[in-house]
Amino acid sequence: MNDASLLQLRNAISRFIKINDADWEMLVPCLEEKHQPKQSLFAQEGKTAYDVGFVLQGTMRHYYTRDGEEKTTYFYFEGHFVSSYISCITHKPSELSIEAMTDCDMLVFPYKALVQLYERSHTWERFGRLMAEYLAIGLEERMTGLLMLSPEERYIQLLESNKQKIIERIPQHYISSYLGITPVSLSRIRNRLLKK
Amino acid sequence: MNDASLLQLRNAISRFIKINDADWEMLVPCLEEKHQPKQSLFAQEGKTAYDVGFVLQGTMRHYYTRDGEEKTTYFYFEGHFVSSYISCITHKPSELSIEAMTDCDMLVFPYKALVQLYERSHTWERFGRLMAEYLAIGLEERMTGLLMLSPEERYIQLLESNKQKIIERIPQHYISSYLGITPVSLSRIRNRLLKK
DNA sequence: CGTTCAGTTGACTAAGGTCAATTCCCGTGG
DNA sequence: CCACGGGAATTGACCTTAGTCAACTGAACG
Repeated sequence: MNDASLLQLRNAISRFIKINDADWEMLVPCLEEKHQPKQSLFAQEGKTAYDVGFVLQGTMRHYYTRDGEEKTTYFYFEGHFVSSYISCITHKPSELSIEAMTDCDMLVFPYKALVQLYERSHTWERFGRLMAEYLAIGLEERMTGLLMLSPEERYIQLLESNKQKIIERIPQHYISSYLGITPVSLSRIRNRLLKK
Repeated sequence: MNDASLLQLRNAISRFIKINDADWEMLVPCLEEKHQPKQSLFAQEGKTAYDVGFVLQGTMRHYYTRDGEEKTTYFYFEGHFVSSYISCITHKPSELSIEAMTDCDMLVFPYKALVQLYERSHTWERFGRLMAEYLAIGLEERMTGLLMLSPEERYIQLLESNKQKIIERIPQHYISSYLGITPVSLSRIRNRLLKK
């Protein structure tokens, strides 16, 4: 196992909570390195998800399918955890798919292992709480944006947010989906903004 | 302190996690009964929130204000926890207000007390994790509905959901806000559906 | 009875969706 | 080095639907 990869993961965890070596060593044996080729799926609609991933390098997206159309609702970059979270928690088939948009390097561990950490260690349990809270805060922000802002305002908000990676590295037709509009509309909005 | 109220709270907690008497007794001293008169605010935009509430009886809503317009994005009924969660977690001024839509009976405890429970007890920490996960799952569902469904579809989904209390007890102009549309549009949608 | 406020309805506007044609960009192979 | 192919993005024409503004109805309450 690559030391730099482990360090990268440990750093990401540290952003939520300080963990000591003993706690860290509980996780390490569960980790596996995995290469996720471009366009391959980390999770698939209809299949129950069992794994949690950590992106070392690359870009991923998650999307729902409806009437044969893919709606991309989230992006993941290096340093992010990725998983069909709800499927793992509920043990039900995933309603979303997660795809590698580029070749990705990941660390992967079973969700089950995480649950065991929760049981064995108060620290890990706390990590789980903080992760879920972080997720909830992000979702709340996203949702209020959808309820209160127009598509144009949402795009401007995205431009001015700290999510620069999305603007820089994600093709426009995925961004439009993320904003809840069509690629055509996003193109027009950009055009409108240029003229201002 | 009313025994029935305490039981109601303990039951609500039990839906997330079994807690023993010792854990329960850690919380009880922190609780206060509170009457929240109709139209009074439990949390106010611009003010940092410190308390978590539990609705024993009544209906509450939380809303954001924008251009002088109130946008209601959530409702709370008896048996629900209510709080300007994000404000408590981040210690920043609340961006939303929480109002009693009817006279409400509540149990209230300081968020700080909850944090102390988290520190002192693995079980309470787990409760916190499960709460946050529950919250995240709800928000994710809500968000994908906003991204993928039309207003009309969202209204139908609400009708067919297990959120009957919203349909039965919430005035229509708040429901429209919850769905992300104007009261006028909701009225038209209802009219359209009648004719089908 | 008036007053008030929620809900409905009508006329009109604005903005995003749809469909199709065109342009742009980039990688590939001759 | 250039020609070609394919997908992304833009643009135009037209449609659909929600927003806006205002008038009206109806129920609740004093």
